[in-house]
Amino acid sequence: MNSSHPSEQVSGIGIAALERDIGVGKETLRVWERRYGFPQPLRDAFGERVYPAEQVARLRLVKRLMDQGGRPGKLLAQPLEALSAQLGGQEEAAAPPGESPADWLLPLLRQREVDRLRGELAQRLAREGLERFVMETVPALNRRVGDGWMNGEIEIYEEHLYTEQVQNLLRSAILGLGVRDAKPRVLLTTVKDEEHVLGLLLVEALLAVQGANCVSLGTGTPVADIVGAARSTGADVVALSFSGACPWRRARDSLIELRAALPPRVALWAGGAGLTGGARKVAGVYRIERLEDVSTALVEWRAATDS
Amino acid sequence: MNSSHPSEQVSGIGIAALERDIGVGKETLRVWERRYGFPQPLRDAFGERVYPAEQVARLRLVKRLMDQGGRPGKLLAQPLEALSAQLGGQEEAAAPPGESPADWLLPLLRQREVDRLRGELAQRLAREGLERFVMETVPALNRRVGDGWMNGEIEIYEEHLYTEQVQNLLRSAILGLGVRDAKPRVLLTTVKDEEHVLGLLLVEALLAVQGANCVSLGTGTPVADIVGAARSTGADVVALSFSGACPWRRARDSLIELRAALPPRVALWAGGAGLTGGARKVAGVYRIERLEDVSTALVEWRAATDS
DNA sequence: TTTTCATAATGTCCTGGACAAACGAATTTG
DNA sequence: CAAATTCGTTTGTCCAGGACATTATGAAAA
Repeated sequence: MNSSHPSEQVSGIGIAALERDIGVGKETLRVWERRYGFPQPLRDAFGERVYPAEQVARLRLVKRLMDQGGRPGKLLAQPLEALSAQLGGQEEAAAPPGESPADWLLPLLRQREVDRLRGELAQRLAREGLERFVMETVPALNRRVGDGWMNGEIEIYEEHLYTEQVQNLLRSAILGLGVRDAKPRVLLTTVKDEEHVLGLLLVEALLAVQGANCVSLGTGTPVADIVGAARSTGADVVALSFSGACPWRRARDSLIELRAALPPRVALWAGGAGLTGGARKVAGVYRIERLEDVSTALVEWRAATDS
Repeated sequence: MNSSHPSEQVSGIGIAALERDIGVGKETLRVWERRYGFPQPLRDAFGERVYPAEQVARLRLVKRLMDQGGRPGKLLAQPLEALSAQLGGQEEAAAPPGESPADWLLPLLRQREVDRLRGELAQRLAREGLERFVMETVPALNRRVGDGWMNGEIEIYEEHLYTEQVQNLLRSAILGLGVRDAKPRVLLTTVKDEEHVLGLLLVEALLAVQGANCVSLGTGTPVADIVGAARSTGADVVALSFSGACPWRRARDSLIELRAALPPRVALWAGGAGLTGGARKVAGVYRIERLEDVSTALVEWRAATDS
């Protein structure tokens, strides 16, 4: 399982790592293999599945198309090119072929220009102000990095590097806003096995700008602990972020469970790529579709509690 | 699976919900049942496991004691009362009656005083300066939080809360130092499956204070990617942090592999609780025993490269 | 056009076996 | 005597293939 295995002959990742990477459960992966013949991982010396990079890339495309409503039975039968074509076709519709405003980013990541990356990000934050930086620039950069990674333009560590720099800036900016003892008090976190932190920081920044009293638990908090923390910190709102790697089912179950466990007076807000698409809503949960909705949610909450 | 099942007769939660709640995998839960006879869930009309609240509570205690080093074979055999007793009893044994200088921390964590915690930390940082804050205060607080958790004085989410606040402060302080294009260029990270971030930030702060050019990848970088990042960023030094949760074996293997893969001119520094105890050393790796050694390592590196 | 229902698809759960990795104790080595 | 290694035991994860609840698709009826 560990890539540092002594007798390592085959290159690739194990099934647990694959589950983390693309957000499809181990059991599902095995069933796909049994039913559809793909993926067809190699086996290491102990008979355990090893997924080569090529199959991982193809699965990533499959997952992405599934999130847009595609069905496994069709998608898993198609070769990489066909999948790319589908995705490419949709992307052109969404993002015009003209260069993205975030194109300055990738060269800095690739050319060991960490210092200039830092500077450029800081400068943009200063020029645009926190709110615009968070609402426009960072999401654009995130998309660019995500795409770049899918296309093999950048390595994982370059994504780490980017995340780290943005994180530093955002945390620093949020801290600089200071804390007002204002309403509502919002508890921010992600569920267990959900380690993506940027979405959380974006929401925290927006809330802090608008005077909410934010308390973040960081990533990966089990449901039971979220409930305890909400009670203990006296939260008015619990806000959760779900990345695209989080299977919809798990997100939904977590939300249902959380909604049942939290007192009714505590609002539950949820957003992130893991929830987009479809009529994905859960009773008693405020869906945050886009970052703009954060303000709306805040305004509505304040209006509702004023009365 | 869902608690809102139509023909619900038995009360309790399914295995997926249990996994989310207490953080133990489904497969492990089934194996515990098979081997140790506990938990022994009821079955719903479809033969699926349903865990009553009582067993969930007992499992929660088991998990907690396991996190402190207890072993499943022993813990799963004990009734609820015995488990509670252990959790309460350790409190007196571990923490000697003499008060620690960090005793102000726990009440703030326990009494939903997040804002005062923030303020107190910021104030201390301002008063002591970054270097002393990092070398003395934060390690003392870390120990206090670790002990408090072991004793059951604080919950996991309170530890998250603490980590988050310190992280904000440190990142902000490091960013505030600015970047000088000075030697050496140090690449900081932790290995895959090692998510503890505070140790890394402490080292980064110390290095930054003394004018090194730090590049952090954050936590959880696979060995192969560390090598790529070192080459691509032109690092002179790669610094790794291993928390106490990382088994010595894995730490050692990672270091050996890294040392072999990195060019000889790149120094490799390693520290953290995962390496303490014994003369645990690896050829070609500079061991950082205590935080003071960071300065020493830096001075020695500069002396060696001046010649 | 909208609603309802049969049918096919898909994901999760089940059992029981196997084995690598982690742990703790005993042993060797410096 | 202390540190490192070895060895047996414990423990978590993986595997196979079967079962079935749930969700989506498409046709028929309102």
